[in-house]
Amino acid sequence: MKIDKSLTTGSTTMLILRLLKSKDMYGYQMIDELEKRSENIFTLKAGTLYPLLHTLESRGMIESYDAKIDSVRPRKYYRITQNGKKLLKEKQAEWTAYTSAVNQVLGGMDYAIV
Amino acid sequence: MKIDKSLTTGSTTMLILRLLKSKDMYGYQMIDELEKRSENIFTLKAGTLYPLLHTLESRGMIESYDAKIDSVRPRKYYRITQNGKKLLKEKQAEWTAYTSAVNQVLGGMDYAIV
DNA sequence: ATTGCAATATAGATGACCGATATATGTCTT
DNA sequence: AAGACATATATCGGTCATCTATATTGCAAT
Repeated sequence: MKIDKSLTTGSTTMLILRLLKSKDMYGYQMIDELEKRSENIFTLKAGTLYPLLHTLESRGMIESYDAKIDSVRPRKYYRITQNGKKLLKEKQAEWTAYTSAVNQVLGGMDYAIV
Repeated sequence: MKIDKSLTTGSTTMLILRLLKSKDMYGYQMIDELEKRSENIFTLKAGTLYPLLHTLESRGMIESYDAKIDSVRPRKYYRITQNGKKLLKEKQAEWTAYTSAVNQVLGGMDYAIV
């Protein structure tokens, strides 16, 4: 199924942080991982990801380092910071509140409205 | 809790259609209803709603009629059409797919990755 | 060496939503 | 009955996240 891209607005940052919470990754890898784990729902574009990574880094949410050992190609790995973990928690709380609000509107309206 | 507005992008149309599936409503009423049913998560602005209603009407998803009987103030009621109901179904399917994809990324990543 | 993919990068366009503002009408207060 | 206030609809300019398109570099395979 193709998802209207406007639906996904705003959740990208959260998903990136969540990926990095599991392990350090480089940009291209995040795109692949997201696509795999979401079963092709999220097809994040490079043009979206890299500016986002730079913004997150400048805000101190993630840090980057170059991978020299055993790397095939020059890669820039990213690691989540303490602030990043804090931000992730906030975003997840927002996400939960938001989805349950939507589901409440979608679901509970035809009967027994108080 | 205050929700980052960018998170809500794209779901507004779906929620409006869902409201109208329950009963005919006028603009201002939708704002109130949404706010009530979502427990203040959705505070839809008039500047957002009215252009959206006009777009939906021009696309044949909803129809409007003026309320003359027993109305206190001039009101424009909206009614969902067959096409609108079809669109709502599609949007809801998208919503379900999207949220489960996000939850999958959020939840199932640290253990037992297949 | 040259084609091709991996990987990073940036600029311009798009589209949804908000803030500000406008206007008209009905209600409440004094 | 006058003024303040809430209801109700409407439009415009701006913001922000994301996409499209494009560019560049390094390594691999032929």
